[in-house]
Parts: sequence; C-alpha cells; structure tokens
Amino acid sequence: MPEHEPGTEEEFLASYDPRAFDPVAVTVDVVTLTIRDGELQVLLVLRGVLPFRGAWALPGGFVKTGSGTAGERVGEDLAAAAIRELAEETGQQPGRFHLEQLATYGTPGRDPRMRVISVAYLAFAPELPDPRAGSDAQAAAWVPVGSLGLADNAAGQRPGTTRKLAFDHARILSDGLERARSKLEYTPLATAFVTEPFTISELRAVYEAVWGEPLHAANFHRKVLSVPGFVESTGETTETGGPRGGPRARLYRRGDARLLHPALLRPGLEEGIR
Amino acid sequence: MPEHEPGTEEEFLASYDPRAFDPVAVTVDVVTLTIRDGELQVLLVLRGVLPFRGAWALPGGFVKTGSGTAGERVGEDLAAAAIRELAEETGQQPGRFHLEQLATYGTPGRDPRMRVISVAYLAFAPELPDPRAGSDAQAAAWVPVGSLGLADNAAGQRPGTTRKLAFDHARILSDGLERARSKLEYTPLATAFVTEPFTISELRAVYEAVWGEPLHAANFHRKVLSVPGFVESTGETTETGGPRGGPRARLYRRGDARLLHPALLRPGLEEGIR
DNA sequence: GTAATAGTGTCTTTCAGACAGTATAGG
DNA sequence: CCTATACTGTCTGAAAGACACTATTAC
Repeated sequence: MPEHEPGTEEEFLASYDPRAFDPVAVTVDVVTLTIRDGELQVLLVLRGVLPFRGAWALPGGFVKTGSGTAGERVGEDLAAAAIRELAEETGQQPGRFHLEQLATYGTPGRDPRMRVISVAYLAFAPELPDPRAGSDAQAAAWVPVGSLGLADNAAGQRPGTTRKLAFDHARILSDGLERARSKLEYTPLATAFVTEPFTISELRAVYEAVWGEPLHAANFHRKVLSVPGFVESTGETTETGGPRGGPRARLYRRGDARLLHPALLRPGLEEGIR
Repeated sequence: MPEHEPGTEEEFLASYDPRAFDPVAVTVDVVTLTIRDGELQVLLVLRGVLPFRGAWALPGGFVKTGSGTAGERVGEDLAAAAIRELAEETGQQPGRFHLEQLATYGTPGRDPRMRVISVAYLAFAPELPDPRAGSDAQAAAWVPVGSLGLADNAAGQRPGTTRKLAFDHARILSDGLERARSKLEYTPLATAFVTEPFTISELRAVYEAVWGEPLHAANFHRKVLSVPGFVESTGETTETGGPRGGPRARLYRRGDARLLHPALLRPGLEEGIR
C-alpha cells in the first residue's frame, strides 16, 4: 500500500497501483427459489468444468471487475452480475424476479483455486419453463430443496437422497432458505412466487411449500384479506372450479404494502429457539 | 481463465494462475453501535490518509488475503478481519461484542482508488471508554447518530449538523441502523448494549435510544418479563435508587432465548410502509 | 414533605386459532 | 348423489396498549 503521501487526492490517485495487492476474485452466486409441483425448488447447475466438475452447484460466476484504474467507473455492479447469471440460466428477462442480497462468504479455502469472495443473492421466481445450461454448465435444473438433505431446521426433509453441492453452496442455500421463510412472515414476498392474477389458495400453497407445513385454509384466507395492502381484488374469478371441485375462486393482484402489519407468524415456532 | 482441461482436480489446480484476474480489493467496514449519554452513538475515525483525508469514516481496512495459491488456507476470514479492526480502534478484547455481517457494497466507483468490494459488519457494544485512533486514522470517536443527518426514516434527526462521511459510508451506516432497529424487535440483542447485571430500565433506555422514541415504562416492564428466555433474574437489586429517586431496581442477566416470542413490536410503524 | 421511579392490577381492543356451517363446483 | 373447495360466522384465549395505583427512594 503506497504511503508516499502526495498532497492532493488527484496526485494520490494518479500514483496509486492497484496491482500491489494479492489476488482475490469476487463471484456472485444466486439462490433462485420457485414453487413447482407444489414444492419449493431451487435452480442448480451441473458443473462442466473444474473444480467440482460433475457436482451440482448454485449458478454463479465471476464479477466483471474491469481493468480501469483511478476513478473510472468500469466493471459491473454486484446486483447486475447476479441478474446476468440468472438470465443466462433461465432465459428470462431480468424484471420478472425479486432479487436481494443474501450474504457474503469469504472463508479462506472455500474455493480450492484461490481466495474467492462470493456475494450470494436470493431470487424469488414464479413458475418458469425448464432452465437451459449456461456456459461452464453441463445442465441446469430445478431441484426440490427437500431432496438435498440440508442440515437446517425445517420440516419435510429426506436425508436419504442427499446430493452434495459444490463449494460451500449447501450452507449458502440453507441461509437463503431461512431468509425466505422469515421474509414470508413480514413482507408480501410470497406474491413474487405466483403470477398475477392469483387466488388466495395459490398464495397459501406458496406459504405451505416454503414453510413445509399445512396451514389452516379458513384462517389464512381471512388473515391475508385483513392485512392492508397485501393483495387487492381484481373483481374477477377463475373460469372454473378447482381440479377436484369447489366454487370458483376470486382473483387478486399484489397490493402496495412493502411490509405486512400485522405479520403472518409462522406456526410451530411458538416455543422459543433457545 | 485457463481452459486447457486437465483431467484431474489436482492437475487443474496446479496449473491455475490467480493473477490472470483484474485487480480487486476486499475490505471490511464496521458499524459499531453503543449507547452513551442516553443516545445511540457510532464509532467513527477521522481519516489521516488519502483518499478522503480529513473526513469521518467507518473503521475498516483491507482483508488480508494472503499470497498462497491452490488449496492453502491462507489469509484471514472476513469476520476475523472485522474483529481485528474493531479491536484496533476500541482497544477491547474481541469477545465483548455482538458481531454480525451486514451487507456487501461493490458498486464500481465507490472507492476512487480501484474496484473495492466492502463487506460491512454490524457490532453492538456496551458502554466503552473513549476509543483510540488506529493506524491510518488521526482520531477515533463515538458520534451520536442523530448528529449525522442521515437520510433515513427514523425519528430524532438534526439535519443541520450534518457531517459528511467518506465513501458510501452514510449509506452503510443507514443500513446498519435499520438492521439494528429491526433486530431489537425479535431478538434479545438489546442486552448486548448493557453490562450485566442490568435493570429493566436500562434495557428500556436501549430500546428508546435505538428506536428514537419513548416507550411506556409499565407495559415495557411487564412485556420483557413475560417473554420466555429474554432476561433472567439474579435475585439482587441495585444498591441505591435512581439518580432522581425511586425504589431500588431488581437486577437481571441475559436469558437463553435467541429469538423473542412474542416479539416486541416497534410502535409508530402500525400504519403500513406502503 | 415533594418528586421521581419500580413495579402491579385491570380493562379494552385486537388478533390468532379452532370449529362450525353455507354455497358452489367436479365427478 | 358425494366430495372437495371457497368463503363466512363466531367463539376463545393471548397479547398490546392505556390507565390507575402502590411502594420506595433522593432531595
């Protein structure tokens, strides 16, 4: 780190050498969640290159840092890199997802190649067509999270069919799932998993899939409608009843609330996590 | 990125050149909050080096990435770097703080020297002695957050006395404050701001300082004691009454709950953030 | 004494959850 | 017909907020 102390910021920056640093790489990894076949699924890629060739991993890649130096705005933003990775694998245009930063993972040795800092993002998507493999990937697929046997505290796991994820991606996915479960409680993000217009039952299916437990249909219905700004009625109903009978359901679109008051508290969490 | 496809992971890693990447630096910045003189304060340093010499900033510095290559576990973990920075400025031993990762900031141009990815951490500290300046800093001080005129949505600001922070540290601090306000609701983290044993009034003062509004003393008292695992009684009381009279208060220590059920909801947030 | 604070009792309102019941659809 | 589902009514218990009140200390 240069310490010759020029007088002005301009002089200082002109004489600054960014290559004096040890090599580090910055990547983004994206946990993309959706509901398919009534269960929570995550977008994974089958790695086609080393390291971890042949293992499943979260889609991700290196952030384009650019080669400019002082003051030039080169390279891409972290969120932009996440959107790019997501678009590569799903073939969807960016605007369709809710995307938020999850956490950053930088423990030495987590990538065998070099020191890698991974900024993980969390995306919520409505039901999408089958993914396509991007570069460096042999395949991309939606995988039920319950089939991954993650060591977290949610219900509905099948530890038998564990598929080992590359790097520390099991940990990242686990953190993403916990964030998703938590955010359903106090934000209207469940609506990011459905396409408009949607029924209250479809919304309930989202909660049941993410939380991994059945909810009381009648109380859920009343609760959703009583939270201001969660959903708003379109005045329409579905064309037909459900697949196994029942009346036509009313249709709703997303409301304008960004926080749910009061929140939808997750059941089964009553007696404290001590 | 080499693409000559050796057969095994070992061969691949041996031929991998980490220096083929554009230069990026990774830093940690720490938002350290405490309660002093009944108000929420943040630890800032007065920068003694360029860029932004003479401006106040969050304490932070470059992560030691080490120069090892394939597979070697060199360099320091991100959290370790945050603890190191914190210890440098406060002179306190690490274990006394609650520390958690806040978010990562990597917009191109946010640091005029080069592309810098900053992993921000959030620390909660009990009342501590005056800080000392570490390297690269002319001074370090506890600064009331209300005096910084941040553009956030909390009460009790004085936009007149704005002190401009270096880099995008105003944004980072603002995010940290919002995280702190939110975490007081559903976790027992308020206890990280007081020294054991503490009184319910001291705990209430923490909530009032962080949330920036007075709370109903009687209801707060009953509420805290009714949440299982939040605090546990020591059986002792204070030696004397308060500075302006009143009976001796009972003393408590931290309970074993990690989540508050039911939560202490923040008032004034009732009508939704639409 | 007065003023301030610690802590308790109790009432009202709100909300979550349980359960019953009605109406509408598919088969 | 039977069954499944959408939605409403109503009751109970938990909890938040408001207010009144007592007890204990500093001054």
